[in-house]
Amino acid sequence: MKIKLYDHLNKQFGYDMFRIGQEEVITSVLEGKHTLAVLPTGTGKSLCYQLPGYLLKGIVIIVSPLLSLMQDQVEQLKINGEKRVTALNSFLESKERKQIIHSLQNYRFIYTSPEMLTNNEILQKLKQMEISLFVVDEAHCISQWGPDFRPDYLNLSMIRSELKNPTTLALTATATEDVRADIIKHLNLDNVNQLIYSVDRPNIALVVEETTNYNDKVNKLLQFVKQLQKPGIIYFSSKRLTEEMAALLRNNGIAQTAAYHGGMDREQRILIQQQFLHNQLQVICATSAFGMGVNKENIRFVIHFHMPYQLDSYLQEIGRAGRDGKKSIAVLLYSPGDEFLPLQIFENELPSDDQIEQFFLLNKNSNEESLLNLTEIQLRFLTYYQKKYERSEVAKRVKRIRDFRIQYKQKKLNEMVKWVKSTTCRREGILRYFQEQKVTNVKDCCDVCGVHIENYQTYIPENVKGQNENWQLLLKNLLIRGDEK
DNA sequence: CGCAATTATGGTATCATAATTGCGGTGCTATACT
Repeated sequence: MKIKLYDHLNKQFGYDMFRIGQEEVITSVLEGKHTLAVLPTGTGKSLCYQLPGYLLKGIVIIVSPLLSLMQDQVEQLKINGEKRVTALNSFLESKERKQIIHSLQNYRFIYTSPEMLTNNEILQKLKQMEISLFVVDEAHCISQWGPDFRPDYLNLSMIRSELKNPTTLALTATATEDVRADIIKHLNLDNVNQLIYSVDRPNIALVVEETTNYNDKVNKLLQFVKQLQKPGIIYFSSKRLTEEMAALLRNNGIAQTAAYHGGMDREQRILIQQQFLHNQLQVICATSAFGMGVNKENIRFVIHFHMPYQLDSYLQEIGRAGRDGKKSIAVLLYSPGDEFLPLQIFENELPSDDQIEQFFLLNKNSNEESLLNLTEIQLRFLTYYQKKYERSEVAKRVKRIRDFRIQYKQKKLNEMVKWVKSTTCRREGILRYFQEQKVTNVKDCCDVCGVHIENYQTYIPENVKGQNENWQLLLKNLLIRGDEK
């Protein structure tokens, strides 16, 4: 068996050796065990189902959160000479789609979304196929997005049982015990083989930098970006700020800078990501929309202008640095009150008591929904639970689910803030959160243990101080220009 | 929450200030219609 594995590794993928965890995951899957694998970023998770795909009889279904990820993976497999691969999603024209659905048995790998699988026509068709492996890529999305943002993620257990409980592999780079329990629950798996590897990335120094106010933060950001080795990513919680700050950086001599967020055209987003991957851009100012599936080895820094609402996301985002194993740095800029932005966002995203009550009083066939001024997310949240609980007291139950969800996010945010404000080793703090112990003694560990910042800087020939003085002027000009619009 | 933008107010000009409102993140799919 072992020899066969290495044979295939070499023949299909051209590698001589497995990376950490890969062999264990593949063996587990081939033995028909449901497997939950937490493998650190950059260890080649896709191989964990692609190789078994060649050894098993039947179709491999891969549930992926993003269309762009599916397209990338399909392309990658095609480059490797695999023709029996497709992405079943809304990119397909209806003709194409019909054709593919009609000939599903001809494929070995089918990438798709939870939303597509919820479509009854597609599910019925898949039921007739022999499915050798059901893969959920980026499985933390079940827990992170399922309960509100993308409820179809919660349908996966129903889908799995419709497909007669195929061997399932859930893959992610970060998952605490709670999140793992959530994944297992929503996939309805029993006897799960959990293969958990350390989430620690010793080559990434962890720095939290306190700032006194907004201007001070902008100032510090500018200093860091000027001095740190590039390429790098800066995360913001606002689309508007990604664009404003990208302009500010460009005006300050960091020419190869661009913004990236979910409000941009799809084409524009792809262009920017490609330019970054090919070193035509040095700095990306982004919202959390940027990152999943960005396989760039040499990212040297990740700065957070705003912190995310949970350490899970923080680790995902900083984990994009230093995949080549070389020294990299994560800097989180904090100013007092920063935690109120995420708090506000998730306290308002779900429907209010009034909205819930009124929604369930509506006549389902009328179009009165529009009168409630619901956002798309609120409407989907309500519709999902309307279908799920078709009986009395729905409103009460939905309110309880909403409250529970808000409380959960508040708890997550509190843990994040506690970490930011703590005065003990940052690495230890993160690892404790992931139920791990710090084992290695890391040089340049964190701001608490001490970091030699010069290890992460580029040599700057000009007088930096002189340049720093006119940023305020530039910012002022920028803001004035903004006012005139 | 905290800040910016918009609207309301007062008293009766064409404005200064107060009060209110809005904004702030992640993506799938389906369908109608220029």
